[in-house]
Amino acid sequence: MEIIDKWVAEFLIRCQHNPRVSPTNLLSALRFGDSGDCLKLKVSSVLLDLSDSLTRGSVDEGTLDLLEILEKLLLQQRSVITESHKSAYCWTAAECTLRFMWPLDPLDGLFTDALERIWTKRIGFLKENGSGLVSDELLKWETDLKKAVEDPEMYQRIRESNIRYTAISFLNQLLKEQRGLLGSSSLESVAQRRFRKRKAENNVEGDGVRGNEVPNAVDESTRRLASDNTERGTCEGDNENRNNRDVDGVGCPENDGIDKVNEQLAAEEEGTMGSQEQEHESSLDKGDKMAARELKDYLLEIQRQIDPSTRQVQEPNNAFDHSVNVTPQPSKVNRTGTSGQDHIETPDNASEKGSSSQGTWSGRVRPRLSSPVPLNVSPLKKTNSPVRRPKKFWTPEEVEALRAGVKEYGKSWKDIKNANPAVFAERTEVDLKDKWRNLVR
DNA sequence: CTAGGGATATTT
DNA sequence: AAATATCCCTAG
Repeated sequence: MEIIDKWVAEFLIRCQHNPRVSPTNLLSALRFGDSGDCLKLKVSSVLLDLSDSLTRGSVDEGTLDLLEILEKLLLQQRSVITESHKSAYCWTAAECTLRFMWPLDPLDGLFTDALERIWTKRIGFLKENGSGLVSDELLKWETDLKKAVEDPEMYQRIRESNIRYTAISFLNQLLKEQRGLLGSSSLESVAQRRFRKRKAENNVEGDGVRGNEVPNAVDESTRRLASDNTERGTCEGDNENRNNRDVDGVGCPENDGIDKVNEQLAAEEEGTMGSQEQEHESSLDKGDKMAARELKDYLLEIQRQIDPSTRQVQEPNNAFDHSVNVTPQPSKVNRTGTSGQDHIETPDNASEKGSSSQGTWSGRVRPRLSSPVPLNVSPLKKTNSPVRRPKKFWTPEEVEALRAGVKEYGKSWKDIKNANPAVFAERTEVDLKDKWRNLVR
């Protein structure tokens, strides 16, 4: 469940320009922990806050707060503090002071108060904690501004300079950089993996043991999406704006370039192990987008369910999707009693149980919430699918991280994975355990 | 969730 | 055929 929470949160956060969602509120409401995923989410939300305040045109002490929070998060992530981050902080701080320099005389207005508040207290605090945001540039500004109290010439010069422009430039640069570092959303990553998996399945395509009738809703929707894209378009009404904007990719719209690069890198990394995927590389891009869009549609659907104001007249699709819910159907899943393999848990199964044990409901159609669509999206969880996950050899980086992890946490594979979610993104806890078993043999 | 046994694919 | 690496299943 928590995973779904994270995904939805990430989706909402990355789906920008949605005025109903305030990222920080969303995150605090969900009360996420401090694992890597969550850190990434928090960073995304801070970035969104930052860009929101930029679009509102406000560069103020709230911006300083955000930059400080961002630094903390990045440190927790063990990322480095970039120059643009430092510069953005420095020039924002200067801008915050500058706005109190409207009187001709430095001692007239609130200038000295601002100096005290921003430079002595706030930045003094940063210094005490050895913050990476305290740059030479910042110190230079501090001496200049403090000098300006007594030096009218200096005061005038600063007073007439256009600090705001520089601050905004650096802030924008920072945003761009950090969004690039965030890379593709986990939604996109999963979409990519799903696509590859499907590709692999199609290649094997003997259809093998595909006996289970459980319709994978997501697959279903892909096919629909692929075939009658146009029809779907008709029911999007006033959602159209948002959807159009989003079609470019799940991530941040302005960042296509960097995201592309990251995808490329990810793909290359994949390629060193996957080898046979190389030949599909060209079609992969298109397929990825398709899969990503498919997942996004699904989440938009969820959002519509949650928020009635965005709900559309969607009957054709709904009828298709949920017909199962209203008319109790005879369960056509005949368990082949071979082994303990039948944890197929269909909704049908549930209704069967209901009707047999509760005679009191006779004749009445019990109202039901739409049954949860099996969201079989995490490729690392057990899949029920006859297809084995493709073998992927361990990279030296992964092995190193595993060694370090065992040293730090012992054999708590889960902790090790959580401590390094980026490296172990494609490994389950069991994989870690298995690998360790190999290593010590 | 972890440990351990086993399946599968590849290499020796 | 044996050894090895990875992935999967399941008991506790």
